[in-house]
Amino acid sequence: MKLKNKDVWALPGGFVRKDKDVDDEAKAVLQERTGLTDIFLHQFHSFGSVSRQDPKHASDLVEMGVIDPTMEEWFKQRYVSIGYYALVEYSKVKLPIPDATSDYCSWVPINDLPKLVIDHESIIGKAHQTLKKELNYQPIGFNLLPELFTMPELQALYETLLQSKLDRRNFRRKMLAYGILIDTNQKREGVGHKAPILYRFDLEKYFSAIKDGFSSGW
Amino acid sequence: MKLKNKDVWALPGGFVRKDKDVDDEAKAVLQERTGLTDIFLHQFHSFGSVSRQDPKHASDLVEMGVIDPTMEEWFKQRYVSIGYYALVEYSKVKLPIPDATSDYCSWVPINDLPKLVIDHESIIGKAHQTLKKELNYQPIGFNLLPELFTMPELQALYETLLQSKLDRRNFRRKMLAYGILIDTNQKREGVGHKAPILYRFDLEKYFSAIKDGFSSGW
DNA sequence: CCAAAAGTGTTGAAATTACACCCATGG
DNA sequence: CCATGGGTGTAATTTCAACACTTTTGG
Repeated sequence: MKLKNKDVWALPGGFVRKDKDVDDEAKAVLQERTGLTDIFLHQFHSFGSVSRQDPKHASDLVEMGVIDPTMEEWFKQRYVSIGYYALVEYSKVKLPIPDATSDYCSWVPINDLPKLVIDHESIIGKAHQTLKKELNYQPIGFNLLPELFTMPELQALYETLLQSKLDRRNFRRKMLAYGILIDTNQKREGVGHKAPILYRFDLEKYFSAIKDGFSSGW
Repeated sequence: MKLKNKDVWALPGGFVRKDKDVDDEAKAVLQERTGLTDIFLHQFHSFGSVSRQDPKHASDLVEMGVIDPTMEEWFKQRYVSIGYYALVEYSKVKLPIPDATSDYCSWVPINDLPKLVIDHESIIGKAHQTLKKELNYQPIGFNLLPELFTMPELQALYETLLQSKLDRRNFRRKMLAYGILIDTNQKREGVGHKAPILYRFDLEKYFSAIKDGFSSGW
């Protein structure tokens, strides 16, 4: 989200109320910004260095009338942020909703990040790194793809997440070996080339794979 | 740590002061309980469910004189715990030091846990699960083993952490392939069988492997 | 010489990589 | 008919799993 009156961006976030689960508060932030529920949301790390404060930001907020002046000192404290990453199908939320501190909110490509407050860039780095590792243990794609999707679409998703190209044939083999895809015997039509097969996730196997994880290593 | 006047145990922990890095506070807890510094300490998850409170515990603390009665309410709040696990060579700290709330402090085998407060058992579970996954990405053993150690000792460490038996020959091959071990051309003597080779870690490679991680998966 | 545990090597299976051809579709 | 991208197969390589015999040492 681009902060008001500043050429600096920030990750969406919020405070954890005393009587709420932290996980639920994360869900709420996601829901407020995107309107989406029931999506993949994963805690990956907490950030609690003393350098995580930007006193200037607090005074800006007062100036903008976003917070009450009596709260300025409180806002100048160091926060501990518990990082969560969500996987959201971009096209489902073209325009995420900004909060009171920001002008607007939009999707930003990970390899072309704007200037970010405090340590938010390193938070994104950690999230991305964690996600890449998790791909070795868990399937991904449900609610990032339409109900029916093609193998190349799934591959494109992986390539986006991993930021690297994968071999078509090997990707297909590996993915099918996971046993979480169902061939619907349908094809995607209207493309200017051979019609690709439409798959859907075998949700039972998909979620049991998320729960148990793919074997790997020791 | 066994809590005073109770047959219930708790993980060591503490509060994060406002002017301290969370990581440093974790280090401090470790240092206070074990006297050790410079050891592997890794944040793995934060726990923030609203059920994480035990009002009874707060009143017990008042009764025991550990905290001031005026603080009782404050202690009844829900805490968010940021979990860290450390890898400590057990023999270096035979008797960890209890804090004011506990009678004594000791090492407990993971498969024979006593009754633990609130969600501490699930915290241990999560830590163990995380550790097992990390073994696929990182070498482990430095400051868990003496400077010189044998392959079977390293294997025993892995088997302890993974809670499973590994094949001697395959373990050796895999470990040597990581390229983080140096054959010192010495043997451990005084054992009633063939003298095992003493290795030490190639620290430069060891730490670069921790930093970059072993390849795995995608 | 014997018990105990360490060192070592091989083989088959499985997974991974690299790579090339044919096929269906829309224009 | 052609451009585009999807489907498929295979061979070479690497990794992994399973497994047994020989060696060294102290007692």
